[in-house]
Amino acid sequence: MAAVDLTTHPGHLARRLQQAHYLLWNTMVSEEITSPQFAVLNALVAEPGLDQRTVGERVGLDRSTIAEVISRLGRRGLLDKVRDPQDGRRFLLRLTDDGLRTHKKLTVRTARMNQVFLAPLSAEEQTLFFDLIRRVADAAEGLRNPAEPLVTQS
Amino acid sequence: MAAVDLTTHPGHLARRLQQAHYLLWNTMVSEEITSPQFAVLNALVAEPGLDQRTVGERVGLDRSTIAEVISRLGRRGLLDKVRDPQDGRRFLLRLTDDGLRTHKKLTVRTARMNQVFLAPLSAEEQTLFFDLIRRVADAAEGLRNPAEPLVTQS
DNA sequence: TCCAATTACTCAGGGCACTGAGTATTTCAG
DNA sequence: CTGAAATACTCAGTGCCCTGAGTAATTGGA
Repeated sequence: MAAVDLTTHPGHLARRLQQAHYLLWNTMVSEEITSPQFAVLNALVAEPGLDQRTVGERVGLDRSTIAEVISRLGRRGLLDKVRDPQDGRRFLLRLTDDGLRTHKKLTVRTARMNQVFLAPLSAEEQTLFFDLIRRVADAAEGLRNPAEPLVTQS
Repeated sequence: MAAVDLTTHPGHLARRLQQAHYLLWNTMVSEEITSPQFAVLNALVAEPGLDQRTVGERVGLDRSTIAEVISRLGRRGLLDKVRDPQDGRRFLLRLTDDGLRTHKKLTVRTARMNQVFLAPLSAEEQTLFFDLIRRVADAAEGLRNPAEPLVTQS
């Protein structure tokens, strides 16, 4: 009987939080466009003409996942993908008019959903919520990329 | 230029938090057993002989996902699955000796990982972290299951 | 100049997560 | 006692997420 209490395990809580979010997104925002897909649209609204890898970096998706997400958005006609004439390895990404319209529509709904999602917390608690999660996530990410040792001594 | 700041979107943060956790789990706990798989082992340590659906309920996994996870654990020989003689629809689940040993080993490593993961936060902040996430997740879950209206008036 | 490293992307493979539809078993109302 | 509803599980389909290995293009140093 050495069972552990999962409610004190951050990983378990993170998973449950994401599931809860997934559920709410599906009912309040869109059944077609997912949250990661919206993140990609958003990145391309901010910086049109980015390449695939950089978009992935902006929204936190690895090379394989971003390829899949972009392929889906392309199939739906929300973005265009053209070879960079300057660098034949890259694809430059740009939203279509439909993509822009979709982003605009979902931006409104997403804001509403975030309000509902965070409703159990007061304004100060919401700030804290963001801050705590961001600090934990950033720190763990930093463990992977050991902040490049600028100059190797000697 | 109506791009949005994703760092104030709880869904985006939740995803990043989970990715960070996934990374740390892989390096500090196990490359074989995943966090959801550990959750299932843990549930069966606490309550041996549970059926599949109930285990899913305990750890927060839907019927399809829990079936896959259990099938993997079965293939690895960490649990046994037998028809309930009392109810031919159910499978009763029980850890093997190997399953118990694995759970014990991972429990230690998981505790270490949680410490590292939460190291950026003070003790009070950690408590707050759990509390805030749990409240948000619980509330969103409650929206799905509308808390069964005990007695339908008239 | 040329070839070895780097870089952008693809592909295969494993795992998590959900929905909708289908099968078998049990339960329960008439 | 029987047939409709509920329940446990399976299966197919979609999408996210990661790693390791492979291909094509570019870059940079000898």
